[in-house]
Amino acid sequence: MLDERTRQVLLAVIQCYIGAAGPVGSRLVTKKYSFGLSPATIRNIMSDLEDMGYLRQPHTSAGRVPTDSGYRFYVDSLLNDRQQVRKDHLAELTRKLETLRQDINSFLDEASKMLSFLTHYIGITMTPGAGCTTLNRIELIKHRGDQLAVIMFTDEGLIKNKVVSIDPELSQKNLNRIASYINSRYSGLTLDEIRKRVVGEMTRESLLCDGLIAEALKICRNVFSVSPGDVYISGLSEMLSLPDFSDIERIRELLKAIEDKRIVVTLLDNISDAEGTQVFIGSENPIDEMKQFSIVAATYKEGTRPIGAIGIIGPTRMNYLEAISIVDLTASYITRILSYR
Amino acid sequence: MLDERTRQVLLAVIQCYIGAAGPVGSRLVTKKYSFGLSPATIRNIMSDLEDMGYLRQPHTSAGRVPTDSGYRFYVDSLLNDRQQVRKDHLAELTRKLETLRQDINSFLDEASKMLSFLTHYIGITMTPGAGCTTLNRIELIKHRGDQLAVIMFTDEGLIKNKVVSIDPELSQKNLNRIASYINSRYSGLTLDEIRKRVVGEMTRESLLCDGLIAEALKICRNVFSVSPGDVYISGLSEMLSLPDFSDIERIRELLKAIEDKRIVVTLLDNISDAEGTQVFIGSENPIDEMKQFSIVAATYKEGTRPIGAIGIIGPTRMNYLEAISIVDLTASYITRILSYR
DNA sequence: TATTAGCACTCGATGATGGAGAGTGCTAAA
DNA sequence: TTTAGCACTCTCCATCATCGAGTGCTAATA
Repeated sequence: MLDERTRQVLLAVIQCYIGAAGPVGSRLVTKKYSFGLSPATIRNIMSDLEDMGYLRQPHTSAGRVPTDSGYRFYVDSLLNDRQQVRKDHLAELTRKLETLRQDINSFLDEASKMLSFLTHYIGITMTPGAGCTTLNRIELIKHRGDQLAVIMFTDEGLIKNKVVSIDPELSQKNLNRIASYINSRYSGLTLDEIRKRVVGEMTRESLLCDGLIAEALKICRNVFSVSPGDVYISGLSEMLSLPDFSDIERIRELLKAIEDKRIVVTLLDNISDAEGTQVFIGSENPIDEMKQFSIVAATYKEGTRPIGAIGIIGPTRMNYLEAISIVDLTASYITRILSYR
Repeated sequence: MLDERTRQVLLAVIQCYIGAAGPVGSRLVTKKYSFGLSPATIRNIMSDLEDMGYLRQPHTSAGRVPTDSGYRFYVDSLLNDRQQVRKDHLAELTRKLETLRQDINSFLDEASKMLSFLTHYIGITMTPGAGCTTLNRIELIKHRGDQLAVIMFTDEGLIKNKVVSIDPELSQKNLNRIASYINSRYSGLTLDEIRKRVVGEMTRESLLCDGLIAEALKICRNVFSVSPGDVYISGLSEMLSLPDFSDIERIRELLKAIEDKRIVVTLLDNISDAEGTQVFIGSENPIDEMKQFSIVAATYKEGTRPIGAIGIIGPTRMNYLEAISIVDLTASYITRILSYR
């Protein structure tokens, strides 16, 4: 549908814009790329591209700026040439990541810092959500008074703890019974599934009036309540150095959204099902507050099952090629790390 | 040293400025406060105050603006009238906080959000640092393969876990022995003390060549390594709505400092020893990147011993009266909550 | 027919100009 | 000692002209 030459011009304009942050004019294109065409011809082509909705003019007689669909076209052609993506940065990235062999939380924390460091955008990483985390087993340890420490081991190697209040009369022996009851019943299920089951069983089992089972369910209800999973965000200050954020209002909007980690979680949960790297450009973005930004995100996997997500948030004028490579590599690196353990 | 009338004028100017964010002129002062003096007289007094370094003029024939010493004077006189502080907000604050009865981490998370919500500045809370956290006991649970989960219970009611790699041959029985060895030896000490001891004993005990003790020390070295404590920061977007931050550069500086949680930790560690609420105004600030801002911070206690710190970061043009009240109340509320458990 | 050179036109950015207004400092009178 | 009066200073804002980058259109060209 798009003439090859026209296509090349579009890509050139977008690349110029990504590089220079200002509207790009016909002359600049002829200078930086040798199409063997005069500015006038380029102008005509650019005018066509504007009609097609890939470019727009901030005002008459400024250069052109890509629209969201323009970026989309650009990104799609990048994704078609997968070999372009991936090959740079490989060395630097793995060198950095190799040094990090810690528990998954600090690892993801570091990973988000690295994402932002390499891209200069905001780096986000997330631990596996309740939908992807399968319970291996729990241990119950009495803390003091009415406080019970619940230690949760998951198949993904996460360890979480939670404190719940219980009847202080419960002995450690009974707690052990409760633990093995819970383990036998729920081990192997995702935390989400467990939560749903518990809710269901609460009503039924309470009729049985078995004290311990009732107690067990009460504990479960607390422990497996909806919990968002940890999110690591870095690079806010990096972002601010970009010329794209001269006015404060946009940043404020974004910060407001990011500070509410639940928003970030839903954002990344959205993509957790999908394979591979996904790109949301400006208005394509599922979250209203981020319709001025672009997101590049990917999932990391346990074996072949996607369990968590990472990504970056940047301006729509983003270096997509680099961003996609870096996110992609980081995600597969995390996958690899997880498989070692 | 300062004439009472002069003092009153200074306080009036500062209050005006805090309210209106613009340089305040002599006429405005006579209008808002009834000193029974004409603008001309006020002008003379303000000129004196400028000579004394409490006020300054952004340029000839603008109004006056408080200097850091001016704010300092203001804050000191606030702190002398303690009854002024504290009495407002009490109702709202406790109502909000009463609803929060969770583990200390989520509690502190919420507390930081509330600090920023109430003050419109950046709210910061911190879990007790390694110097203030005393070990109650640890439990060692084999996870899988060479991974050991170390669950740490502290006297303050914190529960932390950490994963360390161990010799996969170690049986749970031996792990239990190691745990009780560690508990008997280190329980009641702060994590910092333990870390230091372990380092010392590493060299000596290794000569003894008791396999289990060596193993125990190895685990301890990992578990009690310097770890910063968790920091909760909120209200970045709140801050951006203030008129004080029209230029982006200051914010970027601040964000950069805040993103490095270690900086925040050292900041709050500084004040952890001191009693009561502390105020750092602009250049008084220990951290370079924050010399444009003011900090109001207080410690919360376990019994009478300060164990952690909370605070807010705002512009030097801060509503100190309100800020001090809120920080003060929140800190003592946290202290109270801790004593319940 | 497609491309190009030439040209008039548009519009933002930049900088100079000139009140208006707020606030000061100084002087002289109360 | 305080105050009224006044000249002065400096920022802010709107206006205006200029400059330049870039366009769209038309006519010439390959």
